Amino acid sequence: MNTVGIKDVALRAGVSMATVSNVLNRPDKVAPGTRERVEEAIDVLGYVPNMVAQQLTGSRSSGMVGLVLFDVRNPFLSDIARGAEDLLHTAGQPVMLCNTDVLPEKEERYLKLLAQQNAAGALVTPADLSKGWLDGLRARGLRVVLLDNTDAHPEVCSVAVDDVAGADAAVTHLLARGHQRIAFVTGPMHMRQSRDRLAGSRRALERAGRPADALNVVETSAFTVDQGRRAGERLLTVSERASGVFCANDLLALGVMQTAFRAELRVPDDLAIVGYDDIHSAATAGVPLTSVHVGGYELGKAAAELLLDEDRPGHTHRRLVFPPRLIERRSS
Amino acid sequence: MNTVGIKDVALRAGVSMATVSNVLNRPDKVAPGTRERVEEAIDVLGYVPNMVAQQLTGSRSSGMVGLVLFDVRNPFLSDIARGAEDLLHTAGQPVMLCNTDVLPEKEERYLKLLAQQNAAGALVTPADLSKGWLDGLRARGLRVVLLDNTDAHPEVCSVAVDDVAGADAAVTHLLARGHQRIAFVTGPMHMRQSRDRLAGSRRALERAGRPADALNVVETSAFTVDQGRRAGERLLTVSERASGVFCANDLLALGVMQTAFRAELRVPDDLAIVGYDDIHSAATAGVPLTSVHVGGYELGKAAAELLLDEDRPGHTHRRLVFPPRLIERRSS
DNA sequence: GGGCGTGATTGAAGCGTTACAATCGACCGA
DNA sequence: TCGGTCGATTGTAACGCTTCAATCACGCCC
Repeated sequence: MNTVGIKDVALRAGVSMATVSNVLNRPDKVAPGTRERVEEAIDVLGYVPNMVAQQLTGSRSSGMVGLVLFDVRNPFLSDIARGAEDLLHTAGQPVMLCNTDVLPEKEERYLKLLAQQNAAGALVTPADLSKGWLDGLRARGLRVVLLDNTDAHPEVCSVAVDDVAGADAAVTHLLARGHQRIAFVTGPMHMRQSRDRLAGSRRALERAGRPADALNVVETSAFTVDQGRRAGERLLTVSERASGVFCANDLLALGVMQTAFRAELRVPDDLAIVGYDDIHSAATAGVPLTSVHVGGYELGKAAAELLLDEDRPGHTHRRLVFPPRLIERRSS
Repeated sequence: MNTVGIKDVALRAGVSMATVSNVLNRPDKVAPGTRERVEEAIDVLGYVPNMVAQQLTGSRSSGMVGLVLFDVRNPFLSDIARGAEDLLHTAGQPVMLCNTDVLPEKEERYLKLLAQQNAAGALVTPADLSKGWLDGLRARGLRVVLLDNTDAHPEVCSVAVDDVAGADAAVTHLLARGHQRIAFVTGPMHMRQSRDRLAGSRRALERAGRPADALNVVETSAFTVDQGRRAGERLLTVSERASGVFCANDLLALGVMQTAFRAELRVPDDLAIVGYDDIHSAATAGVPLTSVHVGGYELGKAAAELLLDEDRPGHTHRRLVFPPRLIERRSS
């Protein structure tokens, strides 16, 4: 069970510890002959450098990057996680998974843990941005990049999605399909997602020269399938029924689709439906759902890149905004 | 930027480093007065113990546990990840996320990394079990628990799902609903999942006293929605059409459902459908899909528990097999 | 008053590595 | 032959903490 250390290698190769260390870190500084001898000893003994000790000397950081997310089970977030992990893996930086459930105390606990492990940094979907923990982390030398956060923050890098553009694309698509009356089904209006996507929808209408009230806005209490079903019922009973509906997320859209099926409406002939987020279920819905794809994978990758970039000399904090892209499927 | 160390605390509290360490690790060994003084100094200076240094002394392990999965984006695996993370978090053990894409070389790289970080252990969906890396990890003191692996392995703990029982439950459910002719749509027969779920289906029929050929088996080339659609077409053209179909996974089931919709069949009245895995899309399908839920969250939690248990005195290696449970929804 | 036991406190070694300054030895030109 | 160079190699302090044996202070009992 006793681990073999640099000392054992040195002994077997008949050189000093320093030389072994040099073979490992600056091979060119070592005469070819000795290098070979040392390398053989390493092989034979199966020596593996102890990273913990390396870190202690300060020469290396653990490279660990915290991935502080609400919940990996959220498909969008697991896409982000995967993108970040892929990029960091190629850079040799391990990733620590931290689920916060949007609870500030869990978030704080994790950030503290990261500091203790002296991690290289963290990618965070912030549950609680106010508390000035940002500075705390920075003081301990941690890099921070914010994921999909609400608003720009000048002192930190962040990545986000341009929801206005995404909604614009969705509604423009419906207009191009010839729909005259369009409905917009959304979640609570106090959420940024709702507001941005409404703004995008209006922008599309304006650009097409339609009156603003051509949009029938249906607000629900949550971004769920169930609320989508109810919104669908409301839509169908209205006198001048919309022929195309844009939903502020896929779950709402799937709910609307379920009501449409029950009412024996044909999608897309009787009712065209467009969702948002392009979750996995969108492609596998009863009628595959046209949706706005937000590219979590690329987002995660970009965030990781920003994090790595913080260590480079001329770094300035940036906010990357990703334009989402419409995936056309059979529902529209 | 200079981190405050135990030395600074000692200085400020007017005691030795050893005493500070004692306050932290064995508070009862320190006189109340001094303890208070030290604690105050810790607070004032905002001292946080450096775990790296702690590990180097050998008194603590990093506690890090590797989560070596095919891909977190797979909903089943992210459920597992979340379950494992939750349990390990309460135990104070951080989790390192490792996506292997079923590539032995990535797997190997990660396991090596875990060894270098001297992690406490790893939960692994093994891409390459043959290579005897298991012993390699063990030799370095890592605990290993296998996730959802094919077969029992006497020298290691593992968790798995009882697919035979799950399929049995699904078919029994269809029989109870009065379906006489039942179809079984599955993926490639060389995969364990296909074979186990077929075996379970047959078991259910036998127990109900039906002839074995009451089951119309449709094999496809992959567990995808697209293959499901094709299987659905085949099912509908057959002369004596099945009234109930059990699909070996939800994607196949959703594909079958799509063909049913296009053929203007009513689900479940004209065709009852049951899936397997209970992925998120199941609940949000056009008609919510009855499915067999495999409880990835609990699986992950159990695996983490087994891992922690390895350190306890009388540990023996175990294989935990979870019975899945049928979730009845409107499609059957 | 001297010897002791007890609880509190401390000094210093050690964990496995890195990096810097010091040493070594061979070779060169004068 | 001797100082001077230069590349290769090495001794060792340092990283921040834990731990154990050693020390200290104090009060008690004979």
